[in-house]
Amino acid sequence: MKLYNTLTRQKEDFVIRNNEVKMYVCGPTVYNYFHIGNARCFVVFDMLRRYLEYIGNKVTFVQNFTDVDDKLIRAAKENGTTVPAIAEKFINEYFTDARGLGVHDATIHPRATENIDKIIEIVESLIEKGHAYVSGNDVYFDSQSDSEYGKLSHYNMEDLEAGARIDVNEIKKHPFDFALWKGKKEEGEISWTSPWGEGRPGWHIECSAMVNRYLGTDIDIHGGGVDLIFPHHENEIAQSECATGCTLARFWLHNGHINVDNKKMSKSAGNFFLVRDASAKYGYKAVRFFLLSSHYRSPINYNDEILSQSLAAVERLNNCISNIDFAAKNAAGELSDAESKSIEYMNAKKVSFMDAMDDDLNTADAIGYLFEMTRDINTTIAGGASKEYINAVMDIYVPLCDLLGFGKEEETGDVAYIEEMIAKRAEAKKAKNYAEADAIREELKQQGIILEDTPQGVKWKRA
RNA sequence: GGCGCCAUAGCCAAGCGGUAAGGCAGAGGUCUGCAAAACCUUUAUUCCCCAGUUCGAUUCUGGGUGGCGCCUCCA
Repeated sequence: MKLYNTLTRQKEDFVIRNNEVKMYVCGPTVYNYFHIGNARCFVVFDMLRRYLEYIGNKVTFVQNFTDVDDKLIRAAKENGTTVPAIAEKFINEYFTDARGLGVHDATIHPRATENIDKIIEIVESLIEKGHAYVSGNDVYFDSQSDSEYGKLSHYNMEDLEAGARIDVNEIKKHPFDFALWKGKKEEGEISWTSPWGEGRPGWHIECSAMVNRYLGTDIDIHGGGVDLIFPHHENEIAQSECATGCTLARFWLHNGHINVDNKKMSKSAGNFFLVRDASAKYGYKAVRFFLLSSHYRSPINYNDEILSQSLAAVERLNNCISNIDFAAKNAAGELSDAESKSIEYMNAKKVSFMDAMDDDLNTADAIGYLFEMTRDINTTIAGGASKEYINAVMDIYVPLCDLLGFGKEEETGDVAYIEEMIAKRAEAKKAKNYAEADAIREELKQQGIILEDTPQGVKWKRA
């Protein structure tokens, strides 16, 4: 498969070694619920991970929680609570929304605060090798000591200086030096003991420490949003590679932003929409569909209309799956000519689907093929289906829906009760008592159960 | 100022040298007690503009115009 590598600025062949993939994605700073923009990163890399597993690889996926930084400290202060308490709460909220979006838990979700020892170890090694220096109570990375600094963002020192938006700070030797360790500033502030006194890690170093501890060096994929390319990922590369002498990651993948009225959604700009709120209105699945309906590197505009379009689209997929389930219950007979043609068609579309995914994860194109299969299946099973055909659909189409996270959940409701009501309604219908039949249908609808009459009997599904 | 990205129907979105996928919305129809779902038909003589290359360009090149991102915490 081909993946766009930010390091080389081109699509490259992603060669998988021993059917194993190690990937690391920068996770959330847990001081708030996450918004749709944050969610794009989680969903996109979850999709990549699922795809890599689908094609037969063992994926070790690490996504961290940044559970100590300035924003957490501020939030704790404002709420009269502690940093660990804030972190704990929003880590739990993260899992509620992420799982709701169908994002599988990472293999490991390490926290920065659990890796202070590793952070200190790397900082010490950088100082020893002449890549970092102590200044006051802080430790800084010496950007001038790294001849490769800038290789990810393709920025060079001159360009950066011309930008003039640099942090002028007399305790740093060079404006592009960045903090590896920050000395404690005030009493009561969260801190750890280090060779440089009480303090806490800088932002960039935690990822270097966690990649190294949980995945080692020369990992396959490192991901995050485009805004992390500089300085965060650039700094990670500098620290890690200067400390270990090894490549940090072979492939650097970056997802595009979500815009609101053509402006980047961000907490600081205040134009953000929480996944919690959007999913309450349209459902998690609509949010996931929206996030995968265009290429992961393109910027996409967020608004209400597009989410309701996404909801309608993903429902079409889900309706097809319930049509399949219903046909499966009554499956009988031999494979028909139409069915065997349909299987042939599905197999061809699956090839196209896989080609699209292999081409730098073209989910928009892949989803198109899914809809083409959807129409074909709906047509084919309209009047019932054979067991063999149902098996083929279960084998080809349903796993592709699941792969992208658009499949249906297992039924957990009170099925006996629903079937009892359906039987009652059938009686009423038989007696042409349509008022009562409609009342029963309405009653179930209030409980989120939708009834549909078909020539093969009554079909029901969750709204 | 530096480094990049983007412009396809009412909306969303693929395609990237051979004559415009798919979804949503709209219109008409089939089926149905009604409804829902599904299916059928229909909705871009054309892909921001102007040149150029080519037998042929939405796709390549140059120039415009418009929009966005990073260079500062940020997914």
